[in-house]
Amino acid sequence: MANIQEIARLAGVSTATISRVINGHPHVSESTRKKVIELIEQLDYVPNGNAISLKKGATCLIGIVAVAFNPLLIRFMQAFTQSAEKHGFNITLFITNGQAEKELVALEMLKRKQLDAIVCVLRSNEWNVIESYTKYGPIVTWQRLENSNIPSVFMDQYEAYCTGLEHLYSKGYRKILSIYPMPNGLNTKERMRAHSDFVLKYGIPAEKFPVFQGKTLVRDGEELARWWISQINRPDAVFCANDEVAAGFITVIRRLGFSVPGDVGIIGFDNTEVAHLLDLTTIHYPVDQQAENAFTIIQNMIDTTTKELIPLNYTLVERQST
Amino acid sequence: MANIQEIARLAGVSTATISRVINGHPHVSESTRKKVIELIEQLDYVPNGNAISLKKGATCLIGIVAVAFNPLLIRFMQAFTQSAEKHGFNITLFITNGQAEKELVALEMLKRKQLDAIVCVLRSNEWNVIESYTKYGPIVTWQRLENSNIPSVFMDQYEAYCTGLEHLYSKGYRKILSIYPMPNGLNTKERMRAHSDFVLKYGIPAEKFPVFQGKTLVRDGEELARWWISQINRPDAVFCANDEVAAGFITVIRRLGFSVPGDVGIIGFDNTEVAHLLDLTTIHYPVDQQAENAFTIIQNMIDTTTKELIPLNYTLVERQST
DNA sequence: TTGTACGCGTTATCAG
DNA sequence: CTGATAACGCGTACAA
Repeated sequence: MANIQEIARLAGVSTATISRVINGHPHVSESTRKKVIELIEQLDYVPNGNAISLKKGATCLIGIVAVAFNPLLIRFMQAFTQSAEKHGFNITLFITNGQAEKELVALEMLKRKQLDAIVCVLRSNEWNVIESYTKYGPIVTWQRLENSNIPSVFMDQYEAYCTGLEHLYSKGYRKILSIYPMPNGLNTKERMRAHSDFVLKYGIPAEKFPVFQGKTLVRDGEELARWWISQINRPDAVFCANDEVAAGFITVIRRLGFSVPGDVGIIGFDNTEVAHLLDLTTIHYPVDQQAENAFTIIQNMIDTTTKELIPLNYTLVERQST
Repeated sequence: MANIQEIARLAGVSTATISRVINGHPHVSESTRKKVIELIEQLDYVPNGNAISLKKGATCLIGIVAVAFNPLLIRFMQAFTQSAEKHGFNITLFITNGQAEKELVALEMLKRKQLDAIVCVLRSNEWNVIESYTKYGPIVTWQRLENSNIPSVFMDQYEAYCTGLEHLYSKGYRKILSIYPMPNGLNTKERMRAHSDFVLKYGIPAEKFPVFQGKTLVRDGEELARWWISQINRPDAVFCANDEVAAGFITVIRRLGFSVPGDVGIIGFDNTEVAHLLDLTTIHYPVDQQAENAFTIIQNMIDTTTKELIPLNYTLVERQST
C-alpha cells in the first residue's frame, strides 16, 4: 500500500507538500496540487488513520457503554450517533451484560488513547472506579449519581409525575392507581414520592389498592386489565409505568367492551411510538435531547468550548385516553 | 502522560527492556522486571494504543454495518461481539438507515487501517462498490449475493420452508395458507417456490386465498386473525412469516374462543423468545452460529488459518400449535 | 540478559 | 511556494 513518502517521491516533491494538499492547506501552487492529486488517485492512496491518530492524539471514536439493549437505549444511541457523526465521530459499542470487566475494557481504551470519550449509559462498575478514569478523557452518563463530578444528563421524574397526576385530577379522576417500574429503582422512588405528596395535597381518601411494581411490559398491562375488570371497587384512572404497560392495558380493556376515558382514564410514560398509535396520553421524555446534550458536553470538554445545552423538559402529551 | 521512554529513563534501562516486560517476553532478569513493573504502576503507565496500532498495522477493531436495528440483528450482533471479544476484538457500529455514505465511512476506515475487518450485515451500497474494498481487509456479509467473492453466512430458506410444510401435511393439514415477509425479498421468493412445489408434489387442489405479503409484525398477525375468522372457507393451517405474526394470530384466535391446533394449525419462523412463550411450532434459525461463523471467516482471513465453520441447519421445533 | 537504532506514516515547525 | 526534519510512542532486528 502506498504511503505519503511514495507519493512524494513520485511527484518529485516533499512529504510536507503532499500533506498540505491532502489537508487542503494553502500555499501550494496550482500546478503541483494538480499533479499530486492525480498521483494520489492513480495510486489509490489514503492516509493511514493510525499514524494520524498517533500524531494528533485523538481517534474521533467515542465509546458507548451500556448493560443491555432496550428500546429507549436504542433511541438514545441513535440520537447520540447522529450528533457525533455530524462532527466526524464514530461510535464503538460495549454491551456489558452487567460484567464489570467489559466496562473496564472501554475505560482502558480511553486511557490508551484509542477512545476520545465515553458515554456510560448504564454503568456496571462502582462510580468511584469510573471516576478514576475521568482524567484520561471525558466521561458522561445517563444515570443519576451523587458525590461525583461525572457530568450526567439524568432527569428527575418527580415533577413530571406530579404533572401527570395534576392532569388526571383536573379531568375529574379521584381514584388513581399508580403502576411503578422496577422496584428499588430511583425512578420508582421519585414517582412514589410524587404520588403520596399528591394524595396529601388534595386530601384524597386512601384506597385499598395493591402496590404494583416492576411492571414494564405489554404483558403486564394486559394482566393489569384483567385485574381491573375483576375488581368491584375499581380505580377510575391508571398511571402506567410506561407506554408499553398502558398499551397492554388499554387494548384489553377496550376489547372487552369498556370505554376509555369514560370507565377509566389511562396515562403512560415516555411518549414512544405505541402511545402515538393508540392515542394515549403520556409524558414526553426527551431522550433525543439528552443524547444531544451528552455529545455537547463531550464536545465542550474536548474543545474547551461552552456550547449551550438544550433545556430538558418533560411535557404532558394530552390525547384521547384521559 | 508518561511514555515508554520516561519509564526507561527512570528505571535506568532501555525502552527495549520495558517493552519486553510489558509484553511478557522472556530474557529479562527477575530483578529488573520487578523494578520496571513497580515503576509502571507508580507512574500509572499504559502503552499508547495508537502507536501500537501504527506499528502492528492492526487495531483489533471490527466494524458492523447494518441498515437498522431489529431483534434478529441484535441477536446477531451480540453473538458476533461475544466471539470477537474472546479474541480481543472490539466492535464499532455503523447504522446506516439506508444511507450509502454512512456505509462508505466504514469502508473508508477499513482502507485507512482503522478497522481490521467489516461485517456488512445488511448492505446499503451496491455489491460491486463493497467488493472494491475487499482488497483492504476481510468483508463478510449476512445477505446472499451473486457473482461476488465476498464471503457470506447467508442461508437459503427453501429447504427449511419445505420441512415446515411437510410437517403440516403429516399432521393432516391440507388447506395451508402461507404468509410471506417482505415482497421482492429473496426469502419471500424462496418460500413461494417451496410452497408451489409442495402443492404440486401432493396434488393439493388450489384454494382461492389472497396472497399475504409484507406481514412481519404482531399487529399483522392480529389482523390476519380477524380476516381468518371472517371467512367461510378457512385455511386449516397458517404458515406465518415469522414468530411475531404467529404470536399475534394465535393470541387473537384463542381469545375469541377458537382452538389451536384443533380449528387451525399455526407455525412460525425464527424460533424467537415469543415462540417459546406461546408454545408455537416454528423453524429454528441459527443466527448465533451464523455470527460465530462470520467471525471465524474473518479470523481465518486475518491469520490465514482454516478453522472449521459450524454447519448451519434449520430445524423444526415442534410445539403445541400444530 | 541488555542496549542501539531504525521503521511504522503523519503532521507541523522553521528555515529558505 | 517548498523542503528538511523533529516529533508522536512503540516494537524488534541485530549487535553486544
